[in-house]
Amino acid sequence: MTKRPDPASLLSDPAPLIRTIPFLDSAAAAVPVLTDRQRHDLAAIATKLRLPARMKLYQEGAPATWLFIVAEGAVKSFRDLPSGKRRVAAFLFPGDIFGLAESGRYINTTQAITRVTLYRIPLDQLTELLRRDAELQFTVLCKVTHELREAQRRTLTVTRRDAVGRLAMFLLMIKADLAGAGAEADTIPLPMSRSDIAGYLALSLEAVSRASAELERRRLVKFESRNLARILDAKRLGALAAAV
Amino acid sequence: MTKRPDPASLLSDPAPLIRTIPFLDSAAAAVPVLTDRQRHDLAAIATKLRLPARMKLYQEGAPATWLFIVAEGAVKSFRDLPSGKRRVAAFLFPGDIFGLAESGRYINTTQAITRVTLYRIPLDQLTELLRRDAELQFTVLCKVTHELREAQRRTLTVTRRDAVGRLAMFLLMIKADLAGAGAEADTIPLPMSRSDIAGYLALSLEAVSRASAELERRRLVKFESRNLARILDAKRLGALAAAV
DNA sequence: CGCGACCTTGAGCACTGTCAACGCGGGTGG
DNA sequence: CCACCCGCGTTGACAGTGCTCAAGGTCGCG
Repeated sequence: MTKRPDPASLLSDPAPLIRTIPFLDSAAAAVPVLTDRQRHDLAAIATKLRLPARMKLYQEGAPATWLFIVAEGAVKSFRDLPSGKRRVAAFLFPGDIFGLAESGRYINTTQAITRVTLYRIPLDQLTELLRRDAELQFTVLCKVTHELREAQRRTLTVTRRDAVGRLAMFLLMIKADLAGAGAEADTIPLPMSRSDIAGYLALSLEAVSRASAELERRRLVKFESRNLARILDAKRLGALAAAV
Repeated sequence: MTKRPDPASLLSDPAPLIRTIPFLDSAAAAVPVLTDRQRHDLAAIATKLRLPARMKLYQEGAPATWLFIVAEGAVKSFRDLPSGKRRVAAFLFPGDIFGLAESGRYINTTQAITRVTLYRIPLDQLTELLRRDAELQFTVLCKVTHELREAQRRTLTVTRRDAVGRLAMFLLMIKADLAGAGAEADTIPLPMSRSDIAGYLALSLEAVSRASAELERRRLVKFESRNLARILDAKRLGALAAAV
């Protein structure tokens, strides 16, 4: 089930280990890229895992000992609220990092949506590595900063009042996340269930369903199946998403 | 208006330059603290600013050249949406960093709420410094990771359906943010306007007003003045906030 | 083929948004 | 010292939107 990955494979296309995104990102700043040496160092402490769909990776509140990086597949990160509702914090795709913790414990529960391949890195060893290699750490800093921007964008999505608009933004977000990951340009894979989407958008299951129907009625999107959407009118869909 | 701060003052209580928070935060990881050397390096490139209330610090979309750190006062970070609504991304208090950018441009507009004292650091010099000093960078990484956690918590606040609950969470959040910053234990300073709060909570101005009235009616909170709230029943207020 | 999980559709209700009018309070100028 | 004014906040009525509860439909897998 687990084995050491060889260094070279750690950052090979089409699933780079860390998608490099400029940090605070003055135009002048060069985009950080992992060197061979860094890939080697990471590979030395990482374990490659292949796990089946629906497997829980860790539970909210469990001691946080590892950081994970998605290589293939999709993962969801969520929390169950006292009210019984489930809030999905994020959907994670190849290149995404997860394992956010506080006071030594994981904040969310994470679960594989599809069959997944992951890199699992012990936090203590990673910490030590980052303290030694400022360049590598800078790459991670860029990554986390990017997550922060995403989180702000998500807040924007979720604070919209209309379900259709939220769903439109969600579809375009997933499309952007999966760009180049083996999907056609106007096609959006939706590995997660409607109820997961509802949890992410803070809508009821029914509202997501109705919003999907509405998008089809307006001929903006066609839902080919439960797990695949096709964009029919990218321009108007984009306009709807932008009309916050 | 601007002058070089002396190194020692950069990280003196009660307004530490960077509030140190454990990163991915395995219980074992030591809490990063700035060394004298690091304070000195930062002070060498930082400029101390004192600015009046209501001053805009930068506009959304402007080229991002500086990072800011709040030393005294309160700042708001917001965006105006096409619909005319204004979404407040964050309120920033002493110890908070701001200046989040993407593709070399600031994402939000920021404006002083009260009179403020800030440290302004050129991004290119900071970047260079971080690349040299892994320990310092680690502190920043912890800080950004903390912001990420906060962003997730905020999403939780904003996705609640009831205005009273959102306001309760907001009050406790501000209280936590300002803990130890010269406020009594059961007292919450609210330097921002109702309309700013509305923008943060994604509620209408009126809803915030009604929710405040409701909190008073239930005798959970007393609004001493427009800018000061007093907690009357911390236990029940906490229960309300937790009942997401 | 049949079961079960997931999804869709419908009716009534609760909540906030919107529009509009009123109240308060600090600052200004006569 | 007082009257005025304007920004900010409060309160009320009504409409819009999603949530809840309930029933029926569809797809995939054993």
